Amino acid sequence: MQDPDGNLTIGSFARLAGVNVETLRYYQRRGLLPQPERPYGGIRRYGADDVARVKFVKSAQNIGFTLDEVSSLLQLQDGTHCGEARRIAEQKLTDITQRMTDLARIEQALSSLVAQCRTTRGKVSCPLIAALQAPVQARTVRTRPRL
Amino acid sequence: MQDPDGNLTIGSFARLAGVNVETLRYYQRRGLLPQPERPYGGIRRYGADDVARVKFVKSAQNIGFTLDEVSSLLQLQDGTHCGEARRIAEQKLTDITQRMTDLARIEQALSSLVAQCRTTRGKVSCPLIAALQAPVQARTVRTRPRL
DNA sequence: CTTCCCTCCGTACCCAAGTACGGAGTCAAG
DNA sequence: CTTGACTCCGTACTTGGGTACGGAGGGAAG
Repeated sequence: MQDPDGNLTIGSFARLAGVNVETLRYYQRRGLLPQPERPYGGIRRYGADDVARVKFVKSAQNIGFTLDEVSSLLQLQDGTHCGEARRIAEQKLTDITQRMTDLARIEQALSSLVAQCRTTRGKVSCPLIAALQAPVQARTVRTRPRL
Repeated sequence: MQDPDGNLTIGSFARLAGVNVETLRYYQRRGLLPQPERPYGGIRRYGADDVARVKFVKSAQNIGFTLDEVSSLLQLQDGTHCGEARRIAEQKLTDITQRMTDLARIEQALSSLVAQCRTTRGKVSCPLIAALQAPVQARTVRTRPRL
C-alpha cells in the first residue's frame, strides 16, 4: 500500500505495532504518541520510530506500569535520567512485591478451605461457607488493583 | 438510638458492618442483600443476620471473589451444595495461582533491570529504558484484573 | 466516474465496585 | 413547632485502558 517504513498510514502502523487503530488515537490523546504531521491531504503518516514507541509502551505495561507511569518514563528517554527511571521502577517493584504477599495469603486461605471442603464430606455445613461467615480482621480490599 | 440488634437503621447497620451506607444500598440493588421490609414509616430496619451477610461478602471479597461470585456463593448458603462452592473456590484458586506466576515473572524482570541500573552508572543509555525498547514477545496484558 | 476501503474526528460506551449528589420525607429531642 | 440528623430514591460520576459508532472526506483501482 505504501512505503513500509517512514510513511505508514495509521492502519498499517496499527498492524505493525500489533494494536488497534483506536488505541493509537487514544495514545495520541494521552500524549504517549506525538501528534504527527500530516503532509498529504490530512492523512497522518508514521514511521519506524513510532512503532518502536508503541512497543516501548506495551513492554512497560507488560511489566506492570500504568500508562501514567509510562508517560513519566518517556520523559526520561534520553537516558540521562537513569536514576529517576530507577526510582520509578523501584517504586513499582515494591508495589508488586506487596501484591504478591497479599496473593500468597489469599492462596493459603483459599487452598486450605478447599482442602477442608474435600475432606469433610457428609457434614452438614460447608466449611468454605462457614469460614467466610466467621468475622475477619478488617483488611481494606484494593478496589481495581493494577495488573 | 435504637435496639442494637434486630432494629437497626441503615446508618447504624453501616457502622456495625464497617461499610458505607451507599455500599449497602448498592448491595441491595445487586441482590447481595435482601430488600428489607419497612415496618415503620418507610424506614428500613436491619438485624444481626444482615450484618453477618455483609461480613460474609467482605470476607469473600477479601480472599479474591468478585461480587458476582459472592452472589453465587450466597445461593449455596444452606450448606447442601458444598461441592458446588468448592468448584467455584477451586476455579478462583487456579486464577490466583496464575496471577502469582505472572507477578513473579514481572518481579524478576523488573528487579534485574533495577539491579542493572544500579551497576551501570556512567554509561550513556539507561538499561531500564533500553530493555523496554527491545521487542517483547506479545503477551496480552490483562486489563483490569481483580485483586 | 464509481466503488470501496481507509482515515478523520468527536463522542459515547464498556467493565467493577462503589461514591457523590440533591431534593424530599421522617423521626426524636428540645 | 422547630431544628437537625438521618433516611429515601434515582441518577450521575469515578478510575484505567481502551472499544465502538457514525458521518464526512480521501485516494486508489477498475
